[in-house]
Amino acid sequence: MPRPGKDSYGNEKPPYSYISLTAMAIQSSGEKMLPLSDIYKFIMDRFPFYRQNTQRWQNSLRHNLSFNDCFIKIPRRPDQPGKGSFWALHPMCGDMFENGSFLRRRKRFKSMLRQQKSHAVAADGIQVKPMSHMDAPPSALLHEQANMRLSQMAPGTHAQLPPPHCGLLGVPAQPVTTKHPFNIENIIAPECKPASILPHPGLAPTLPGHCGYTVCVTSTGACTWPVHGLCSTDSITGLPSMVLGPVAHVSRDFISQGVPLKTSGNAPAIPMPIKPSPLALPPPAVSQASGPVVPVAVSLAPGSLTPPSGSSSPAVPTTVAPPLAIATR
DNA sequence: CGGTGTTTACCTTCAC
DNA sequence: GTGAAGGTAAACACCG
Repeated sequence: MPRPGKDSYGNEKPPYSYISLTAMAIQSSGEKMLPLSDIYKFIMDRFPFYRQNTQRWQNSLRHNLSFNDCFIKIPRRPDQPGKGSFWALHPMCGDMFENGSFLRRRKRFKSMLRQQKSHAVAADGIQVKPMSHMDAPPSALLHEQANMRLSQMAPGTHAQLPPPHCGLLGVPAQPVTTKHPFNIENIIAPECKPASILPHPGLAPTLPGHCGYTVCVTSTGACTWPVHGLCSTDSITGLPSMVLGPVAHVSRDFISQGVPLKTSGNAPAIPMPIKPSPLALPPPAVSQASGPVVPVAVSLAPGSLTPPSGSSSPAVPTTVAPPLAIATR
């Protein structure tokens, strides 16, 4: 099975799809995200074939980035001016390739939003879709990642975030474990990766003292991170809103306004909204009309990561964070 | 103005 | 045969 990253194709076209090539490029970066120009560069560096007809394949690649939900767009940090956004892999796309191979995906990755849209909900109710790994709610996966981060930060402890109490259409969130080289753990776990959600309209901004800032993946895929964890029902669509759990390592480094408390050499770009969105911004007050909300967000004060050992209780205090709603395209 | 991002359309290949 | 996945072209909008 050919492995990615081997420059062994000379001028022949490598057997990888643009999605695979892009995923390789993103995966190869320390921050697990790259601007478009760097993705181009990576591909041209590794595969001489792509040093020609650049306009053709770059157009295709851009098409793939926009078209495929497995890629998410992350706005540049204010202090990183430049053209275009960063591109990262969607948290749920880790199990996308058969046996970890980049050659062909097992199936096209679709965000749950798009799935919800495409699987039009019948007038009389809810379509219950069997959930595979790829279908598992992002909250479950991010919860898993958050716990991984917690255990990395507090080795030897049993740091655990409270489980996300939400799942798609009432299906409980379940932990996801994948072993493929190109899986979510390998690719994204060290970082916080958001999913497609939008701030819920009409809700309060991040609570004072809350650990993170809010992930906001717009309808075009732009996002901020890290995430808060909530689950509610979208007041407009009536669909379940997936809101994600925070990732601990970021929460220690950033304050609620999304400003880094400290920076390290490999700190990820801080995603900020490309432009203020009426949805993204602080809003009047917490709405009670948006359905049940199950808070799984975590407030992490620096140094507060010492969980009671052997306890199943949350390692960190939970707070109610503003509910967010999944964006639909 | 050029790079980036989105969308649509059409085609081919492949798996079921 | 059918549908999904992937590739290509093209038009258009946005933005630095």
